[in-house]
Amino acid sequence: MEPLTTEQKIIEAASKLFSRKGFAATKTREIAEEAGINLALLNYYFGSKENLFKGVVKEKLRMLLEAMIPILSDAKVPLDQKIATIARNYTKLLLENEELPIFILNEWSVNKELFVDITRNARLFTMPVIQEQLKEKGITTNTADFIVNILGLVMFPFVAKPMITSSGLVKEEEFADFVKRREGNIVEWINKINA
Amino acid sequence: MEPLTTEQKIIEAASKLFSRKGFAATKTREIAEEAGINLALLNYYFGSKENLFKGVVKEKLRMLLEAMIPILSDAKVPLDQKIATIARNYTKLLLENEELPIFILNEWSVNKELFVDITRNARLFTMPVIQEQLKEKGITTNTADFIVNILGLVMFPFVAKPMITSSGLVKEEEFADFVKRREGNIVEWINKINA
DNA sequence: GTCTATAAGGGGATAGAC
DNA sequence: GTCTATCCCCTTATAGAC
Repeated sequence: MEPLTTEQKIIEAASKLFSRKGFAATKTREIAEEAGINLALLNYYFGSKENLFKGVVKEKLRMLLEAMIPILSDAKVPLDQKIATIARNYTKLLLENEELPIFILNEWSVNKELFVDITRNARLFTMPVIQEQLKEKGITTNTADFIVNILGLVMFPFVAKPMITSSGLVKEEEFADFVKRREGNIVEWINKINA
Repeated sequence: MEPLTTEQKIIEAASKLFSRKGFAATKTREIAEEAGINLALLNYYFGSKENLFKGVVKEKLRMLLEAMIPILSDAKVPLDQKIATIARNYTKLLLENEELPIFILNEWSVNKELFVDITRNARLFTMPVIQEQLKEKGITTNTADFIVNILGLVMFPFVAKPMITSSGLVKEEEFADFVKRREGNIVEWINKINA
């Protein structure tokens, strides 16, 4: 258990605050305070607020995509197992990082230029693999719907959490159980949709 | 076709900019310029940036909820028709206001206090009605899942649009057709899930 | 590498003339 | 109701001592 370096302390503080409040609402002074370091050090290590933000976004986006891309694009993994694994990965990841999807999707929506940079040269989804696997099983659902349905069923509860809880649909303290129960149902739901 | 009043011009400009960029990233000077009015008038009419923002959020939230609450809570409307109507309402509304759900859900996540105010005294969903209707039809899916599934299947494509299009999953110019095709499938999908 | 001090400008808000 | 001019705080960023 090494103590964190100054650079790591800044990254962690920035990651936490940017995720919660977005770029514009987060002040460099807050990041410095949260990290327990001096404001000048932030610029010493990262040059600018924007540069630090890009680093955070890149890392968060990586987390979000790694729970999905390698699995979807592996032709050796059968469809059922893909669905189950993605549901499991995301439920775990998002329970530990509840703001992750709304943060990334919102920043992507607000600041598209930033993501052009980051996702350039990176084909995010490997559609051909899924397309082939759907065809093999005689499923007529198109590929985009197949993927969007899985992601929607798994991620949407986290994206809409404030609405879901404050409406009384699911109580805040039952939310974790709610999404874990859903995780167990996703494969079945998706298979029924595709039947 | 009356010309817009100054107040309306400010509201429209604010609505557009807040929706696209969020509260913190939107400058009052930009709003004034977009509205073609003087900065001082913004404060003359609305008192403060925050107050103007609250007005915009209230209106956007109303749009989002009105496409759902009255239909869900009407015991005379059968389940199938509820699903179809909500799918139709949202697909139309969100095609005309693509940033609406990500804007509201993000601001709700970032600024919960604001929404406590707005949603106080407003039970958003009337779960008992749905619960009863599900029971009548012998469906065992729980109420929260039923509602979250519908909203996820309908709204998620809009929330995740930047990711979906920039990944090549759906081309930008085909996005409208993509969600319209989904609209036609939602009732069937939800019924299969609940079977 | 880390600090203090401060520059430089952006931002919301208002006073007061018209 | 609408404008110009301005206040004043807050923010990012940097210079320079240690």
